[in-house]
Amino acid sequence: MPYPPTAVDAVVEGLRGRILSGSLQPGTSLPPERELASQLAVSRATLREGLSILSQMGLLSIHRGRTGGAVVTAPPATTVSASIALLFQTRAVTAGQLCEFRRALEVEAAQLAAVRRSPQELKEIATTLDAYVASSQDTAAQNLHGRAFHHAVARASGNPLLSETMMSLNDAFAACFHLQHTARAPDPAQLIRDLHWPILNAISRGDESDARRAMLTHFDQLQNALSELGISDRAIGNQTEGDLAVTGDGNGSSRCRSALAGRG
Amino acid sequence: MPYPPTAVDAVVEGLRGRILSGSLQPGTSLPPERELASQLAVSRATLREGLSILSQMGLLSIHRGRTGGAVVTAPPATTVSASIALLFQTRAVTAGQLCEFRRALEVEAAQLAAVRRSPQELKEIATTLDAYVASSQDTAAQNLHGRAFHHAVARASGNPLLSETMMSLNDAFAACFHLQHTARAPDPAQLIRDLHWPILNAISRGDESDARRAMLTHFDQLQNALSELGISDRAIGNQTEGDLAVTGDGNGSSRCRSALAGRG
DNA sequence: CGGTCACGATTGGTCAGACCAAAACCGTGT
DNA sequence: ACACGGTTTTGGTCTGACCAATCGTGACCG
Repeated sequence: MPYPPTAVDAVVEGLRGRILSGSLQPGTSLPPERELASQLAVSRATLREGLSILSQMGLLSIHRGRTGGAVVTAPPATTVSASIALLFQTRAVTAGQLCEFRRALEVEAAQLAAVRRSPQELKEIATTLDAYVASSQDTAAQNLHGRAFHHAVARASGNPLLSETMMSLNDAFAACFHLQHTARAPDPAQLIRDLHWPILNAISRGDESDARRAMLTHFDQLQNALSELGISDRAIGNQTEGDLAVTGDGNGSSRCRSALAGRG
Repeated sequence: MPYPPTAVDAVVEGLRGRILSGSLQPGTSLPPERELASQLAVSRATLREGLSILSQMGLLSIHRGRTGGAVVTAPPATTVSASIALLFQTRAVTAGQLCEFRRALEVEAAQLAAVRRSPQELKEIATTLDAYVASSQDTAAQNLHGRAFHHAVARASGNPLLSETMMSLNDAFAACFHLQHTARAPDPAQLIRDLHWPILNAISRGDESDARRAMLTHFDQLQNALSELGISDRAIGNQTEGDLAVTGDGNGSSRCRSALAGRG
């Protein structure tokens, strides 16, 4: 890909390498743009393009003003969910594939949690289920607590890489399906008894294989639901921006859209 | 964060919205930068920053030359694996955790491959094993073909999200432990007979549970090797080799770092 | 003495115009 | 027909300037 090596790529790769290698640790401030551009022997415009990309990757946080500047940051897990959501929206990945990916991670996480969970973590998992039960009416809250349950199980796995990636996937999954298919659960109480409680029970007993089996059952049910809805093989690509606001701001969007519409 | 809405954000959001909404479909070419900048009422530098970001997101493919320009593209799955890789590169992830993550994905991939593999894909898996056998002397080539085997299995799973992410992780894994323990395999032929061949065999027979079990055995062996080497709990340090190649000397690097010390 | 507010310094954000380099087009010459 | 070199289009980079946000500072006043 870098057949014609560009200066901005060099800037990005250079800074990225320094950040990832620990030479530039999170929290440290970069020099002002003019100074850094001079140090790297590139123009400020070129440097800015690179900083923009790094900022978009979540490696830098840039602020204006006197004490502003670029600060090295640890990229949030949201960057993963953002890119997955992007894939989803462009129809490169189907709902079934994403669900499969989730299943691989979550089943493993449940199995690990059965062995490693601390009493505290076990308690947290149980708490999320209580909250789930309490919100039997509100489908939105129900969805939220369902994800909290998965998150608690993931954290109990003791593998942050696993849990953070999982959460990113769940966020992307939830963002893509948002509120449209909320009412697929006939009876939340029964759902918990049949699907969630066995997971908690197995993890509580420290039974690896049962934990795995229980989580597998949960995902079988989820995948069946996707199939019945007919959305398993088709990603929800073209929605309006408002629905897929994964990044959270539709602010500048409308402004620019109107600007684009005027000229066409 | 974007309290002051910036023009480049407006450009990114605007074009992103147009692409995701289907108004700009993959394959369509954007106007030349000068013209598009004029249409959006921004300067070319600002537009270029936006195009850079969109290109980095995988939504645009930019080429130089007379027939060059920005072409709308569907983002490849590699963007997801890249962000996941970025996630674990910036977190303190141990070799054991990474291996666990790989196991979750690869075991699932093997199981899926047993059901979905085409004859062609099966043949490709077998080919990689042949190459593995043929390179019994060269440890580097052996490593390479070992990864090719895993790649082939992953692709046979029929889930690009799964396979792409797996490959990204494998590359990172291999890069991290490249030099240290090349000679941990006593007898490659026996290794293949005990670990790899059962995987191929199970996938060939379409036996899901056997494929899963065989891949699990493979990873158990790998994790045991990591434990014996005592590097299972060691954090993955990223040794990015290529330093900033703009100035041509490492002088600016140290200057920058010393300049950074004063701030923060 | 302490709080408030305006000024100014610092820094990112944007703009304008120019030139360089890559790459495909096209006409010329053999 | 074919190779080749100029032409043209387009992205890549540089320079220098100005705008705007933000915070530090110190004068001013209660």
